Amino acid sequence: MKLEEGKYKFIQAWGSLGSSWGISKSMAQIHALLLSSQDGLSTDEIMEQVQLSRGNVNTNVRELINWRLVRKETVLGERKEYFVALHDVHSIAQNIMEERKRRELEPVRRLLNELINTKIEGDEKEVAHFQTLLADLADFVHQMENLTNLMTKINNNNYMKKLIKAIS
Amino acid sequence: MKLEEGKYKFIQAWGSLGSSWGISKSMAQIHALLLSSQDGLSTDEIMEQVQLSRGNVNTNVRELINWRLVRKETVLGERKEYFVALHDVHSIAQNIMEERKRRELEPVRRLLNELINTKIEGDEKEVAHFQTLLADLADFVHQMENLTNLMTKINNNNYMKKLIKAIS
DNA sequence: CTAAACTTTCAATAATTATTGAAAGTTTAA
DNA sequence: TTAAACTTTCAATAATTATTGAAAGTTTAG
Repeated sequence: MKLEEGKYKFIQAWGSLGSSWGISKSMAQIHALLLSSQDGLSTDEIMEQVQLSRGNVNTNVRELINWRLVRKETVLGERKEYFVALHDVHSIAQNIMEERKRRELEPVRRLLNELINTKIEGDEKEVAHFQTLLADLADFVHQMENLTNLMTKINNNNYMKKLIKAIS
Repeated sequence: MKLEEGKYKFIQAWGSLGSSWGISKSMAQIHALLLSSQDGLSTDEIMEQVQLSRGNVNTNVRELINWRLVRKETVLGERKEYFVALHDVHSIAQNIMEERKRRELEPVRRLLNELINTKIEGDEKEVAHFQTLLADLADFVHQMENLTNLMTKINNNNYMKKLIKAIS
C-alpha cells in the first residue's frame, strides 16, 4: 500500500470513528491529517487534502486548538499560518481526557450539587431513595475525576504505567 | 422543593447532559426516570412521565437493556412488562465503561491493526512517522483498556479505591 | 494611506440523527 | 379458535447538528 493510500484510509476511518466519539467528522479528519503529517499544514492544504470548505477547516482547526491538540505555527517571512498536531500520544490522551472531564463531568457535578443542596419534601422513603441516588452519582463523578488524574500520572511515569498493568 | 419537582429537574437535566455524552436525550431521560424510581415502571407510565411516544420508549428502553442499565421485570398475573434500573452506581459505571470500550475503542483497534499489518511504501522518513503514529495509538488504546479494567477492580474493592486516591 | 493576503463569521443549506404513531406482530386467556 | 392486551417495527417527519461559501474583518507590505 502506498503511504498516501494509508493516510487516506486512516483519515477517512478516523472521521467516521469521530462521530461515535461525539466529535464532528471534519474535526476528526483534520486531526488525523495533521497527526499523520510531520510538518504543519496551511488552511488551503488542509482544505485540499480533506476536501472541506474554508469555513469548516477554520472552525474545526480552532476547535482542535481549544482541545490543545493542535497549535499554530508561523514561518518567518510568511503571512500564512500553519497548523501542527501535538504528536505525543500521551499528551494527546491527557488533553482529550481533560477536555472530556470538563465537558462531561463538570456539568453533572453542578446539577448534582444543586439538587443535593436543596431540601426535598415528599414521601420519606422515596426522598431517601432519590437522595441516595444523588449522593452515589456524586461519588461516582468524584471517582472518575480521580481516575483522570491517575491517567495524567501514568503519562508522566513509566513505573506507574507498569503498576497499573500489574494491578489491573 | 417537592420530590416530583426534583425528579423532574433531574430527568430534564440528565436528558440534555446525555447529548454531550453521545447518548440520545430520550434514552438519558428514561434512564434518569428509572433511576429515580425505586419500583419498575411500565411503558405507559414512562410515556406519560417523560412525554415520549410509545415507539421511542420501546426503542430506548431496549437500548438501555443492551447497555445492561435496565432490566425487564414481570409481575405475577400481569401481562405488562415493567422496567427497573440497575441501582448500584458502581455497576452502572462499569457497564457504561464496558459499552464505551466496545463502541469506541474496539473499532479503533481494528483500524490500527489493519494498517499496522500492511506494508506501507513511500518516503522512508514519512513512512516511519506514520508507523510510529499507528504504534503509539495502538499503545494508547491498550492503555485505555487497562484503565477500564482497573475501574472494574476499583468497583469491587474498597482498598483499591483508596489506593487510587492515594496515588492520584 | 491602499491593496493584497490572509482569517473569521454567519445565514443558508445539507446531512444526520431522533422521534412519532399507526400498523403489524405476538402472546395469553377464555 | 378469537379477541384483548400488550410489544415491536418502520416509513414519514421533525429536530438537531454540521457544512458551505460568500462577505466582512484583519493584518502587513509597500
